[in-house]
Amino acid sequence: MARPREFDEDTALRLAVEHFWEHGYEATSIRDLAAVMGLTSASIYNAFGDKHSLYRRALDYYVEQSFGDRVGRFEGNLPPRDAIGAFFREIVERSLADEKRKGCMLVNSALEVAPHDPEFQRVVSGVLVQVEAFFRRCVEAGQRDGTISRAQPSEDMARTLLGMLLGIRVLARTRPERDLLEGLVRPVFAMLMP
Amino acid sequence: MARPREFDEDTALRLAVEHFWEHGYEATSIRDLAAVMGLTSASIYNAFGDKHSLYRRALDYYVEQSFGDRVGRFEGNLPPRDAIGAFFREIVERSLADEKRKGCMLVNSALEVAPHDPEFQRVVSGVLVQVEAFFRRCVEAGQRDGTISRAQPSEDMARTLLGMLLGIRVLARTRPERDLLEGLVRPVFAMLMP
DNA sequence: TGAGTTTTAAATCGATTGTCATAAAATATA
DNA sequence: TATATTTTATGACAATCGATTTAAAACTCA
Repeated sequence: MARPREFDEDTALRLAVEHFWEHGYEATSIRDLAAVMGLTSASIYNAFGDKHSLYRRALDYYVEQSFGDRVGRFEGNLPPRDAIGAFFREIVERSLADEKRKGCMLVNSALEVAPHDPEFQRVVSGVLVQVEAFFRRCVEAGQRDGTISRAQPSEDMARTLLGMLLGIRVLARTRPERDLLEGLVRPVFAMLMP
Repeated sequence: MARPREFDEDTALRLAVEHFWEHGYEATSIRDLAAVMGLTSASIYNAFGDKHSLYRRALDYYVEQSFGDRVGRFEGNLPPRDAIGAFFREIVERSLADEKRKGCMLVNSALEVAPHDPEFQRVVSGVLVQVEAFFRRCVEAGQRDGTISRAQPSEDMARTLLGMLLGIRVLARTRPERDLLEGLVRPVFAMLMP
């Protein structure tokens, strides 16, 4: 009944994520995206709407694949303290392997887009709340079975872990040094010990 | 021998800082700056060079006023652990009072400009090293006089404090909630206790 | 006072921005 | 096969970008 798409929407979106992730929102033009995605601007507008909508789709895609995967993979499959450990170990390794220094697209969005845009404000804030909740579930489980210290309330510990996570993401963007990042998490881990 | 300036370079620069700080590099146009600084673009180019140079001047100005002041004000005048405490207390209060959610211009630069620009890469990295050194001097002094725990090496503690600082700056930009930020620093402070 | 120099104001440069109009191309259904 | 519908390719829209030119204005020093 109609002409079919010549491109795969999912791979096109993945390519858009990659470019937005590396260059941010403002520094990316529709023509950049068209070149990277292998499409004309008309196709982009037809399939994804305007630049703002496409960035939203890209960020959602990134969050779903990045956080959803990590949380789901560790929680339940590992003892609570190990889940937190595995989470941070993966963040550190990923940061050190990040040749292009793209950092974390959520953190990038938190600083570039969210402050001036209520919609992204809400999206970013929501994800951070979820990550905090993940940490808190881990800490509470560990405090119940005695593998995590009860010296601090689980709320505070979860907040500290969230802050630590964001700090690593920022620091790694300009100083991706193993000693620095691994040294940074050691005292936090010591804090968890009962 | 020549026509004098009609504007004060220092106040003009301060106005440029304010705008770059709030909107970042890419989202700020020369015309925006001209309007905010009350100058024509010709005057800007004549006095500060191109946009890149002006941003550099603005960032240097921000760093000098912001970090230089804080470090100098606390270190030496307060016992080591109190210096760290005062530093974080001020960061939290400043973040909560930040109506426009401008965050920290150094952190903003670390994410928007530094990854694609070796010059800013160097500048930002240098400041972070200095802040880390400040924390380390405080921790070592506290460990010497027994007011700070020796459970972790001073290097690691300084790195953790640096990470925490950056984390707060990011978090406050989307979730400037007192409970969150104050709860976040409590376990870190407990960690310092001997 | 007049020569020399710098800062201003105003206009404009080509390039690029996000977005859209038009029309040709390609398919499914009737 | 013809019609209806969507996707493409091409090109252009006004607006804005960073940066510069031109010439008038304002000052100092000889």
